[in-house]
Amino acid sequence: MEATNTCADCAVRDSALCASLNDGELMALNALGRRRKLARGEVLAWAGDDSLICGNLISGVLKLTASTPDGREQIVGLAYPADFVGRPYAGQAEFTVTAVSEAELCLFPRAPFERVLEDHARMERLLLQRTFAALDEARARMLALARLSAAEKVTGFLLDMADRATGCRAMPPGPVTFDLPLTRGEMAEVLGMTIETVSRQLTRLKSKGAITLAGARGITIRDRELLRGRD
Amino acid sequence: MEATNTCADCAVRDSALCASLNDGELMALNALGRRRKLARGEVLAWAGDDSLICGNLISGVLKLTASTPDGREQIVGLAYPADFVGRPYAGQAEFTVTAVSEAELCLFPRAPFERVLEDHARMERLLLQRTFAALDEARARMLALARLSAAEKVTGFLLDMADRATGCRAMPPGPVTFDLPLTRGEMAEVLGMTIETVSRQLTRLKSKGAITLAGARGITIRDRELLRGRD
DNA sequence: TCTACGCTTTGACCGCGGTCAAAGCCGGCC
DNA sequence: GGCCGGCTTTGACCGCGGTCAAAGCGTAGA
Repeated sequence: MEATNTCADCAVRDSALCASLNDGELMALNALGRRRKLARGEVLAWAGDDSLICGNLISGVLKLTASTPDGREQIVGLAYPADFVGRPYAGQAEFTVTAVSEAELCLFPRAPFERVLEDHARMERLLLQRTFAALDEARARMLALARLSAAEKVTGFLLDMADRATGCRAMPPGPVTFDLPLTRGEMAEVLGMTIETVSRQLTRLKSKGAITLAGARGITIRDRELLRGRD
Repeated sequence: MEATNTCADCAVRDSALCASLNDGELMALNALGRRRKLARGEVLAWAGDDSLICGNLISGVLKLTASTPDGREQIVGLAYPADFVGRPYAGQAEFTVTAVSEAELCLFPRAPFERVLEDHARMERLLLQRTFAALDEARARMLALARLSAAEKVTGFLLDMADRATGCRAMPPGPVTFDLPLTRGEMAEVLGMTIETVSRQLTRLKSKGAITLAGARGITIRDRELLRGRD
């Protein structure tokens, strides 16, 4: 049990920010961090609360949500294993972080983590690069949210999920089967639409023969060209 | 003329990234940089081109636009004086950068600038903080694009612009008059709507008495409460 | 001062996607 | 195995905001 709490056997040791540290440095960071498990739906941090923690996601999927005062919500980011979570250098968190599946994290108190950052230029540079990448992604999704039709949003989302499910490689030409990590409602929250429209679009793609659905989560991309087809 | 090309009298010397450098370091950076003036509508960098330059905006306003293959466009970011522009650590630029007004920049070739960043931890940290702030802003705008009504988008935008025009301070309670830096078309590109809808919303706010319009650019926020009013 | 061009406003119309409602499906738990 | 609750699907309807079209303005340049 204790053994699973060290960096040595950490599943994301070589892909998270920590990859920039040698074993000695990792020891020091390890002393600072603690593991935390989140159940599905559990909230890690609320928007508006003090930004007290940050860390690396080890397993599971998290969502970052923004909301209006009257309760409308939008998922503004998803975090996957090895992703960095949190907001260094901020007083308050701007977004709520919630577990979309059971998840495990390696968390650090924000202030000492910032100090580690100062002492480890390579780690800070890696974080800068990741933050730039996240910014590019957020901006690309601004285009999608504002200008794509419901059909385009859903097909784009499915293609993205398939990319991730197949290890982010160029997808093989054949059919791809995987489980969606999100419910219909969460897909709607990501895409800026309603549950009903997401469902209708999926039904349309299914009857077109581009995909097949298996239960609430399972999906097979049958024909990528058909999926992309503008009709 | 030459004199205006040095950092000593730079208008954003103390508010841009350079504020983290002492005079000596600034000299070195100065040797790397060159000034460039952009006319209204001129493009600094095209999406898809190699990411070759970055720099600081000295005066004017720039827009960052994303577009779909079939030509739909969305402004995903605006840059104001002292803002950093460009994308270090990226091979290709993801977005097109265009001058919205006449603008002046201090530009650096990307590769040597990255090396300066490596040698100046404080500047790198400042850039990290700015990038986090930009990410927060982009995500907040994702909520707005996806979930706000046309009326809410326009009033929010006007309030943002008024904040900026009055020096980002808490606005005085009285009326505020200023010039919008964007055309109706650009406002529509920012808000993810059409020119016509932007115009109709402004007309509605005018007839409600919340604002007055003077020419294409001039605007007065008369009654902030009325402006915010949900009706 | 007049002209011309580009931006803005206004109007009429329509379709996409949201809303409201109800039925269906599936998985978990007793 | 059966029941229950939550997620999903489907249907009917409607309104917001987009589209297409034309008229108004304002500014710049001759």
